[in-house]
Amino acid sequence: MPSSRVLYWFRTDLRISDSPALCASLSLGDIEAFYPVWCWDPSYIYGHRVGLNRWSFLLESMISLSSELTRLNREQKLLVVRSKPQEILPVLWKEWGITHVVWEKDSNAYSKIRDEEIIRLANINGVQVVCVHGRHLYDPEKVGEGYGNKPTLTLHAWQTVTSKMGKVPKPSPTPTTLPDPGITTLPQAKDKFKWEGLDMNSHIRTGHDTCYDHILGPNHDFSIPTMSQMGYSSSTTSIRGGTIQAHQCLSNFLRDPRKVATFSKPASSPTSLEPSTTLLSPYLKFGCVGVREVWWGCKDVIETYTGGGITKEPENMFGQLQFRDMYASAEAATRHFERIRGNHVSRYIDWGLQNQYDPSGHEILPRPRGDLVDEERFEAWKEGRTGFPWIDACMRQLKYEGWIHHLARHSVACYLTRGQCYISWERGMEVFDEWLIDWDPASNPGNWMWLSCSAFFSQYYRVYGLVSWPQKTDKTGQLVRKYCPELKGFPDKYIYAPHLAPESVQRQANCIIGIDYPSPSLDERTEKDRCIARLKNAFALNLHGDAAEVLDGTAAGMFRAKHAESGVSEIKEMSEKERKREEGEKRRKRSGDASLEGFFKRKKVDGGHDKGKGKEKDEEDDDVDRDVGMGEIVKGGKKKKETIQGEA
DNA sequence: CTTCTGTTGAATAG
DNA sequence: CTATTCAACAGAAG
Repeated sequence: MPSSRVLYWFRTDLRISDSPALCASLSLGDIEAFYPVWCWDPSYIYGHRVGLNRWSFLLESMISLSSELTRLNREQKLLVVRSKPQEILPVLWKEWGITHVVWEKDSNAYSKIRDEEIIRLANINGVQVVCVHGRHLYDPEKVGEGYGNKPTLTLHAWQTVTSKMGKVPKPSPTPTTLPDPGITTLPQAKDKFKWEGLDMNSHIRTGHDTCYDHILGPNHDFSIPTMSQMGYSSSTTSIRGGTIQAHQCLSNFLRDPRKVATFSKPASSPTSLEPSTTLLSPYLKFGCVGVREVWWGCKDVIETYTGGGITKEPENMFGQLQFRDMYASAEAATRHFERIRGNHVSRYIDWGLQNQYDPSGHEILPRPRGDLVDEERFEAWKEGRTGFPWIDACMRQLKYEGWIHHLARHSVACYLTRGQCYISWERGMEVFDEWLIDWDPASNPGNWMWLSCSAFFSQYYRVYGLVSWPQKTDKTGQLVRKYCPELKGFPDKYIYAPHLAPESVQRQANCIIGIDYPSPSLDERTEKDRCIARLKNAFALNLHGDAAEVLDGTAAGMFRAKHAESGVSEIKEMSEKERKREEGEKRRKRSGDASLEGFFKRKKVDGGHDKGKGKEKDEEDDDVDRDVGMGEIVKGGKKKKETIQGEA
């Protein structure tokens, strides 16, 4: 048997545990030299907007992986080369006499194109490619094949296909040794790589990027880049990368069998200061932990649980992992999954601030300024200054921590798209791409399509309340008080709607709305009504991203006509007084008794009810305040704002 | 064709 | 705390 010289290319799998690809590479037999390589690819470094938190998480995970490799063999470490894989890998193959190149399969569109090129180059160079699936429960491409090459648009569809593909494999064994590396000199390598394209991260760079000064790093030793070498200041997140942290995180969760057995995602709280979920997603994203370790870890622990309340798919832990797979399978089977145009899966809706394309319809152009109202709403959303504390707190937490609860993502995504702002999910997706540590090329577009009712989900009349919804899990507004500290003096009653607080309350809170914290950038109810009406029209037109009308540009006109016909633009802002009256009428109508007697009867029941469950005496007063004073608060608030501004 | 289901809405009745 | 209504969607199953 001829000996082999193996180059293991790390990309999506910064771990040595549960790695089918790594196991495959080590079983090649008679390994003369083993090279664990990371390509510091400038098209990723410069071509994607990535925030500081994800950069630091990546670097920490690389350091962690490298020390794991060293633990297995003192001569080993992660070899970082600063160049495009398409250019440097053939050089490494030649210089190091590589016979096999091995990597974990990545089915997402961007990686697929790159990897096909590497496979082509390997064939030319006589290097054998070993590409092993291991990132998901089931190979997304195989799932697609099992579903007629269609995307899995429901979890049920995914489950049906995979039920015929056997059980989820057990985690692959963690290697206990590694072969030695061979010589690592590179006489032929260029000294310096020059990036010619646009640097999409210049806005967060405070210094010069020196990473590419030498292909092997500043000391010519394949070192892992640092934040300062990239010209970045340090990150703000408290989430630390690495396989050690990943496994600590997993075993923390598995320590409590009851927690694992009764885990229910929809029931977890998006408002709590400490994450109410496992926080495993960043580690899964970078492959610091294997998905089968999580799957079987949970399975095994649940075996030991004897109590009740065991949750099932889809809301349990297994359902969460299955959704991740479902999105990956859908992405692998869909062209242009990450955008609207050309995407068969995504419903076409005439959102504001959509992607712009060159005449050929392929290249996304730098976005020109759109409608000014849309632009302002988008910027306010991104910067956490919408005037709705719940949205602002979430967006500020997202930027600061690189993570927010899954349901908080729902809430801010709904607000930006179909809930209030009517702005393209492409814009929101980009912001998540930049700021989320756990950003995933399938889950994120998938979830944005879900929340915007573009695919996977369609009940557009279910809109998350900006005040009522966070109140369900936290009446006290902890998260708002932490991330919008200017509001922390407000009483619970107004914490999610400080613009409704009387001037005296605002003064006491030391925060004047419109000065110290923005007034709401829109009317929640009016925009919600308008959005629902427009979504209704969009569903009636039933166009998708790959429709001829979308590609030839006639879709916009169809929407304009439809909106005009249905009177969408007629929806006007209703004053609080009118709204109250309307609600009262509705209530009477529903009770089937339009008389005053019926009205009073109902009121009495309401009052008694409140007394029954009310634990605080304030609560009753609150209701009285609302009934009597809301209209005045709003109107007065607007007027008084002027007075205050005049004074200030 | 009809019926059922769909991880995670809000408001209200009991 | 749980069930129902609100006004009504797509996709899959039958």
